Amino acid sequence: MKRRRISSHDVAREAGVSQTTVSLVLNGRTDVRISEETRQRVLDVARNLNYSRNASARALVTGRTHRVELIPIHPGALVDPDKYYATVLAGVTEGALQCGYNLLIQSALYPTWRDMYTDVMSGSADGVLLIGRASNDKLTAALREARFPTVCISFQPDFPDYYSVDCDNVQGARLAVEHLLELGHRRIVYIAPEPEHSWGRERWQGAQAAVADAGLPPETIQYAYFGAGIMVPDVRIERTVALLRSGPNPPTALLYCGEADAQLAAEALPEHGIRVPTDVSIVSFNSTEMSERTRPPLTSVWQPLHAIGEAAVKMVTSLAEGHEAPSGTMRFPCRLDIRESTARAPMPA
Amino acid sequence: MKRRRISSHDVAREAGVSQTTVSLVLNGRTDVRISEETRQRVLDVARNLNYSRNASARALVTGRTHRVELIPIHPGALVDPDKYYATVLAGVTEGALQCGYNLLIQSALYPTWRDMYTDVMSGSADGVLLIGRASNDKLTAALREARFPTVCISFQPDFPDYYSVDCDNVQGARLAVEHLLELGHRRIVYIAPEPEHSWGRERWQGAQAAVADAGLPPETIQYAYFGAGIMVPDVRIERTVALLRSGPNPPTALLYCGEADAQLAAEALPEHGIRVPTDVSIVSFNSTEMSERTRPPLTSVWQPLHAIGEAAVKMVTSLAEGHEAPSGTMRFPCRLDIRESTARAPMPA
DNA sequence: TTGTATGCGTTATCAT
DNA sequence: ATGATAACGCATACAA
Repeated sequence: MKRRRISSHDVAREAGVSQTTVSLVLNGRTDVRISEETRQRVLDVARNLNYSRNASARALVTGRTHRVELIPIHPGALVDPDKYYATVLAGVTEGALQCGYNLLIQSALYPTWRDMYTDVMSGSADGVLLIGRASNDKLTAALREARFPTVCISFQPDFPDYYSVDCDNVQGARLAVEHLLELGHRRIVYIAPEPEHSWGRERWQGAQAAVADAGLPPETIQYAYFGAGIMVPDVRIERTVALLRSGPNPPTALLYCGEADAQLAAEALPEHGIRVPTDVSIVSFNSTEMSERTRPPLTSVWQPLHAIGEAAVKMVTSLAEGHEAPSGTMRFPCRLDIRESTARAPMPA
Repeated sequence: MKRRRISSHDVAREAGVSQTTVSLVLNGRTDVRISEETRQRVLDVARNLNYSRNASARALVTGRTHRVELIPIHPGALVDPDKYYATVLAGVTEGALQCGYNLLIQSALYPTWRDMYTDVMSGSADGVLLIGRASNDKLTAALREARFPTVCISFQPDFPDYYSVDCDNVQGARLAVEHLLELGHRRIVYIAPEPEHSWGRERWQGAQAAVADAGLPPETIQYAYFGAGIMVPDVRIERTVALLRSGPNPPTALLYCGEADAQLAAEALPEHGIRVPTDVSIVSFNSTEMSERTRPPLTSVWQPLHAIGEAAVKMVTSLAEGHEAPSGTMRFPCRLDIRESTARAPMPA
């Protein structure tokens, strides 16, 4: 009663040809000549029998699955209410469609990077897309070592020129700082993320460059790190308040690398008597709906996440197919969305 | 220079055991006793060699991939700005994680349902999740015929009791109509989707039931179908306006099965001199952000899409593992989100 | 407790 | 133009 699946042998027998011929016909191989008559017969029989080539067997022998694996930073990240990853996913989906690949979403929670590595190397997919990991990520390093087709999205691992697609963080931060400088701000604070994020370092670099290019002293922008992201919101706000009240000449503008913290600040600072943007201007990164819906709506550095996702799949499938990618790293220009969280710097007291 | 992948034979040789033993150890089989010493040795060698079992080979021989395939109604639906499918995807992701399955997203555009069918049957996944298809869908029928583990999300195919997870459409529509009746509406129009949608029929049934249960005449609610969804918005609005001006006693409430059309109506009717909700009340289905952000915000029937997605994966993996699912169809109760698009019925002229 | 042999369903090589 | 045969890498029945 066990329904064995139809195999190419069944088709071959029914069509009165060898199994090889069936394979040849179904692969539409033009280098081997098959008589039109046999070809049609095989095709007909295959259709009548509802025959479908076994994907695992094909993958085993060809070494290709026509799948790209996507590894989110944590299971579920792709469907977070935060549209960041979802937008990247949209681009990846679009690109996968164009390249003729399917998407395998890794929805597992492995105890160690090694387990994840083993899973990736098992060959369920021809290439892998890593998203938003630390630049010293072990998994990335191992995959590189193994020369497994890999493309990093939204981060640049510590290997110069290793395959990565991201926005142009330097230019993005530049845009933000230039905007603030134009508004007259001369005491800007860059709120840094965890130091292992490549984009955090790149943005800091861009921010400094903008100041330098404007011929202003380096102290115009200062670096602040409030510790790991898990810290409770209240504490973060307290520190921000302290920062904005420090010294004789306190900062007048805050540049955030994300939206959550920026939103938190924009909405909580007024409760501490600090008005946005009257007393302090705030700029965030990403410019998703979140910035748009903050009160007040945040001026934010937008990045083309869709295009980034699309480019990443194309790069990884190209790698998987053996065409060495022309260039290892791709950077997409950002755009500054000016909203209501930035205004002219207040007069010094 | 061709880097052949490490195989279990390599591990076996290095560890001085047979390939069988390697397989036994790595599968952690407890029914076969392996000396603790060999076990450790095999494990160590495997780790040193960075060995990883080939997924395709395993799938070929075991017949299981531990993957669930997701087939959206069109490529990209899962990442539409409309959060409907995205929310289902969130639930599916969550469920897949819990079941230990990965998600294979079918991002292809096949010319015919047959091609899609062939692809599904190729065994890239152990089961398939179909979303939002027509109730007479050919693909669904073929999959059922082939007894391929399949679960339908957000639709019920024309086979009674075939595996399907959806909200309780009858109850949902009931909720909406009861609300309108309480507000004094006695001329309600149900705007129907294409007739091949099971949920359209179920909601119509629920709407009628609510009227009947209230002891009101059947004419209290009337059925309207404006034709295929591709019709240009302007025409749809025109017809709606005509409807709302028809006869001596025109309708005072509109019940939509989706959000796009409801939003369109809510925002366009005022331009035609019909105020919402003063002149006409509008209720939509789904209650995603879209309803929330419409001007005025729409009263809407919410459905637990996350739970639906989660339940669907669990059902399909259960089927794939041979446990006949306890019950073929699951319905989740809806909730009515009352917002500003509904108000007391206007006094008859 | 461990090893030998076989088959899963394909594609690819080499005959014919 | 087509067919036999050998991999691919693994799991498993059976043998030892």
